[in-house]
Amino acid sequence: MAKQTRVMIVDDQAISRRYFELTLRDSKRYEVVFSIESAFAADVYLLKEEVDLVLMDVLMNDGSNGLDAAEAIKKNNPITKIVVVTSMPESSWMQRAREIGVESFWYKESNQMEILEVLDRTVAGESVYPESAPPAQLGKATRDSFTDREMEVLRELADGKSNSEIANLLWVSENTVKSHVRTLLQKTGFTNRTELAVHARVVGLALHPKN
Amino acid sequence: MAKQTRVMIVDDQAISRRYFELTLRDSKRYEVVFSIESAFAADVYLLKEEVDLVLMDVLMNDGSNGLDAAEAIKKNNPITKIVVVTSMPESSWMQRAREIGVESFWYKESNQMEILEVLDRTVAGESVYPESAPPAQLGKATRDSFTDREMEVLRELADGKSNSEIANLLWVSENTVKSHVRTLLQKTGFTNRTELAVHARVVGLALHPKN
DNA sequence: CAAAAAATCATCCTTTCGGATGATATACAA
DNA sequence: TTGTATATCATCCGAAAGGATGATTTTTTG
Repeated sequence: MAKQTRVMIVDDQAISRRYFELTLRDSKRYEVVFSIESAFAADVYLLKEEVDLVLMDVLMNDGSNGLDAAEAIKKNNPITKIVVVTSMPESSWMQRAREIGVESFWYKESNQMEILEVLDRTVAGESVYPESAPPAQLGKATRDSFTDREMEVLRELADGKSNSEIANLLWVSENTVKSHVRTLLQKTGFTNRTELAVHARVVGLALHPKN
Repeated sequence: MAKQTRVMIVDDQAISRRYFELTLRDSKRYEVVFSIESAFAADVYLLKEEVDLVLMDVLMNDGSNGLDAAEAIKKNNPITKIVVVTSMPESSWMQRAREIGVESFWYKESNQMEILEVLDRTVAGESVYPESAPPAQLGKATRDSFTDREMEVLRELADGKSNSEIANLLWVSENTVKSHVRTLLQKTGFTNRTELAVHARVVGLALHPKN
């Protein structure tokens, strides 16, 4: 028999963990070496045992976040493949997963066959994302429409900061911030910063990359 | 044997539904008459069969919402008891559940014994909520700190509306709106409306009652 | 390298927001 | 009945935000 793929499962819901464990075990192709309920120390486990693939939920109710954990893992173990699953597929999460280098992103509710197919294809070197990943949209604009600096300004603005506060944070003049804010308003089509802030949060464009 | 309690389960996750079904069946005290994956038509099912208790998840990924469904159910079937469960206990949801008249609110991750205890106590006429339901807080203030009118203004403000827009919507002068906004800022301790809007959304105080 | 895009800053001007203060009318409770 | 809270509106003022326009300097990219 071919070598089994060694898997770590990270999910705060015991039911889901059991479901995944059974699904993988049944297939004979996978061996579950860890099954943990928080993403906080996820990357530490990887030091103890060799893990080929991590199956990870996005939202843990202890506040830990599968995408943050994935980022940490990718930093030290770029070879380890990661499959992120979620019950609430938000385009912004997929986007962030892509940026981090997460191999695959799929729906948690999928049946056993579908889950296994995603894992198999990932092990085979594919990257599996839902085709119809709608781009996170903000008013008339897409995330891609914004420059890095504009995103930085947007994130602070979406915390309710004033122009002068943002200027201090980013070490630029208030005029520069106003300039960026104006561009953001133009690109999105909104008419005031509050609208911008609220919508940025709704579509998940307000998340600070470091968190 | 005493009459079994007839239960309807509403949860979009097949895994959870199976888990609940097994848990209830094992106890012998409950009979699952419906087990459905969306809250959209939940109240319709109640017409077909007699249901004593509804066990309902809050967030469905088809966009339906357990609390909205609970409200609809309570309107036509006030005798039917409702237990809402969620993986992400947000104080604002508990608050809304209380307002709607949902009997009990508990964590979805609970083990079988705990779930059954909540159901048993609910059937016995108790109302079970997590003791430590922290009140939705906005800055320095609690929801109770706001008057009805202030909440109306807050909800519009949290959509990104300007003072004049809110004035038109609520049929008052802009001066009046400014007055309310000033009070809101004072009560919360925030310094600008964007902060207010963002935090109102985070703690779920921005939800329009009709939805 | 040359062109294009991004980031920086400025000035001028108008609108909106937010703070201070006070007035009036109404409803509710002690 | 007499406060107390709420809702309404006003005026005055300074601060912040937003629109228009243009300039300079990096950075990126073909």
